[in-house]
Amino acid sequence: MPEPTPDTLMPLCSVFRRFLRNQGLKYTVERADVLQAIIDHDGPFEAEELLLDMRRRGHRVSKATIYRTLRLLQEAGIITQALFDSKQAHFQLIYGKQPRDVMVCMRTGRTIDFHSEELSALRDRICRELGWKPVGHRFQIFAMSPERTEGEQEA
Amino acid sequence: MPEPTPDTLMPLCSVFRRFLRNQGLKYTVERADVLQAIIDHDGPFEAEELLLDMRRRGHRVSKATIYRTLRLLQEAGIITQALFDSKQAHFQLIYGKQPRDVMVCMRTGRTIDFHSEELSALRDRICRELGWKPVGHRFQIFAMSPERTEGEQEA
DNA sequence: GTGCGTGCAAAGACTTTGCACGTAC
DNA sequence: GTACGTGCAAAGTCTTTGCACGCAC
Repeated sequence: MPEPTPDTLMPLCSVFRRFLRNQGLKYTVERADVLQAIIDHDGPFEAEELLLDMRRRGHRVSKATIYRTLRLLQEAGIITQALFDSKQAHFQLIYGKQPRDVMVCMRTGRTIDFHSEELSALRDRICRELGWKPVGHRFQIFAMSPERTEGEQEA
Repeated sequence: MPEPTPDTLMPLCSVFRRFLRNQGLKYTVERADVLQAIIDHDGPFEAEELLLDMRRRGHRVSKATIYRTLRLLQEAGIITQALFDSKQAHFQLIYGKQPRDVMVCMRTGRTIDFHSEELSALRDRICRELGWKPVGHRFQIFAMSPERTEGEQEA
């Protein structure tokens, strides 16, 4: 019963391996390497970054395999798309993680990460009311950072 | 002073035209047509859809112009990317709209839209604490819909 | 009249796919 | 030993860009 609380968390590789077995798929060196690279990479990443990280430590994988593995990891609920922009895919570990919420400035692009327990509580309550079981969430606030709040008043 | 409250809302075309003028850009028929198509299109859309909508009503625009106009409309704060997936860009009107929040089932992909005043209040409070001026937000809940909640307990 | 805008087609960026060989089970 | 996995390169999608002509200001 996967209730990803920090205490009862099983190692990610076990989670992934079990997922693969259930699907009749194989746990290969390449797939293990990709997962390890993700674990070691702190925060959101893109396919290309992962490839470079892996190359750096001498793990040779093709980009095709990375993309294929990323899809599997998503299906396994281990990573999720971060969806910063639609230009390219960004992913991040979610299994067993508290959601990271983000506030982004619409003028400068500056971002601030935060975590709100209150938000998680709200999420859980909304789910409960509808009979759904919460798994995670993404909250992005669009705002204007303090410096200057005009920018539209010059002719 | 654009404070998009439902009452004092000025027509979108005026907002856009003013934005363009401030940037030293021109308000062309094509740009007006794209904006109108967005207004008439209910909910999120992609560039291609917009093109078809416009063709259907006899407005001929090139895809390049649509993309270029969508970027301007984003900069003007009239639309925003919906970020459903990273495969392609989805946009939606935001100017003067209440944010739409969404709950998505991680197994079936089924989604439920909702709107939470409480969430908006939380957003405003977080912004206030940091001295930022809220413009909008996006909240996505990932959950499992009721039907069956196992699916991972075999093996 | 000038500079910005448009359409077209080509280029670009990211991702997926077909195929032959390799490997986990 | 079999079916799935991998790398490579080609193909696919969506988006951006260069250029010559046209239009808003």
